Amino acid sequence: MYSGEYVPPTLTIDSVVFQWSAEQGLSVLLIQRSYEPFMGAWALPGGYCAAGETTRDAMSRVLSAKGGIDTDRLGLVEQLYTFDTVARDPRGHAVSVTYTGLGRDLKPAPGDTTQNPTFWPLQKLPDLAYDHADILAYALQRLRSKLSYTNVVYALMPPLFTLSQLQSCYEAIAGRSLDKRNFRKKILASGFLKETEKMHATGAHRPARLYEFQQQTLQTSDHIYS
Amino acid sequence: MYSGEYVPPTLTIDSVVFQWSAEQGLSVLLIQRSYEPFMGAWALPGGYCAAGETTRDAMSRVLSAKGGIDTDRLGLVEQLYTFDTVARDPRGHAVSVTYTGLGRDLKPAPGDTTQNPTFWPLQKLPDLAYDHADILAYALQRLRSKLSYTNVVYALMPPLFTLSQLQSCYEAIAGRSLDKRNFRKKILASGFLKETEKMHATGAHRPARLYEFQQQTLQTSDHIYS
DNA sequence: ACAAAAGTGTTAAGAATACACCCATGT
DNA sequence: ACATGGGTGTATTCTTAACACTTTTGT
Repeated sequence: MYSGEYVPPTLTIDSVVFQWSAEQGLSVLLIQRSYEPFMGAWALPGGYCAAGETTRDAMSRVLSAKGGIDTDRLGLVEQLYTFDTVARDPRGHAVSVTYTGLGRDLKPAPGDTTQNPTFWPLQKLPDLAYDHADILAYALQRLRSKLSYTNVVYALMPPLFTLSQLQSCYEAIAGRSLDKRNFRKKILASGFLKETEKMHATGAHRPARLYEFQQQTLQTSDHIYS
Repeated sequence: MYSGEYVPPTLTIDSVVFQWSAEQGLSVLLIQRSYEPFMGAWALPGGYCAAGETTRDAMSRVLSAKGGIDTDRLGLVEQLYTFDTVARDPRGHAVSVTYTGLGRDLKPAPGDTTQNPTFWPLQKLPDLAYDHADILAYALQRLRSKLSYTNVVYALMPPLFTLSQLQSCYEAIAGRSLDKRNFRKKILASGFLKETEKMHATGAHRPARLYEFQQQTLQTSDHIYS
């Protein structure tokens, strides 16, 4: 019935890339828009998805071009949700497929259109363009819930880490503090971790044992923390 | 950079509409395709989403036109996932936004293109066109997991029901049997239900008390069954 | 009286929570 | 020796799981 005169809506992608570090806690990649609409405002890196390109491929391309991040560096990329957003283009409504990406030690190269790609700590975010604050809130909520029954954090942690570092990553995402002894019991019982022989000596105190993840892919388990 | 020559991909929607009844258990709405590709094969009701129409609106329109179901009759409609599917149209790849719908006592009107909309019990499904078997499996998995921490079943149950009926709905979706006494304890403790004064007398045995849901909207809780 | 589904409690095992001190190191 | 973060165990409470008989009705 549509054949012939069918006109599809504009299709876009937006990406929510999180990173965690001991210094900054959880942060998210934003770019500063260099043209209208919302010129000058901060936004999630996003762009058009054209015919012949999967949304996943478009996400990689856009993230690299505008966000200065190579998706191969991300430990996990997952589709988040599809928003029938406010028009990105004044001519009509746009449909945006959103993705979440998780990584570590990411250093955004300057975007090809000089849009200042920068990781912003979640604590001190600027106002965001479009409905991007909603998208970000939704991404964070999903990340939180996955935290409690999967090994998602593998994508945020360095290859070797101490249990204290891991706990503070959990705390940053969960948004509350966890009991040290109970956390260790459960995380070790989950089977996600492998103890190594290496130790991490830093500062004037007992060195900490280093652990690694058994798998660098998403695994499900029973609840890890309460 | 795309302005001017930007050509968006084809955008489609597909819907997975579930219904539950004591006789059939859980069933899903399928239509029989009356033209190529996959002519004669069974498929989820789906169709194009055109510029200016939200995917949610397209879902309603298509479900009504091809599936013979009025979305107002559904107790819950939720976006499921967006698939970069196999081309629906030989000319290029298509992006399909999928929705899950839940209802009860649904009687599909004949589709406007005589596509036999029919509810099929999940036990005896035909082969499905495209990647629709994957979409259905994913929808079922999501429904299952929501079962355990939300009141989703409100959308599948009649306004008044016995605890035994509710339990068999849970069992149909969970795919296993549950202990009667433990089920009753937990479901009553969840606070989702309201006891009524009415009784349901049927057959040569003790009549059962009728219950109703407190809310006809999605609510979250702790785990309901184990 | 019997067949058929409704309804009802208790016990044991396991999971979650709360909580405080010693250990190894650098300065 | 002291300051700092690393590391460890137990008791209590709550949750889950397993399990069988009595009640009410229609025929």
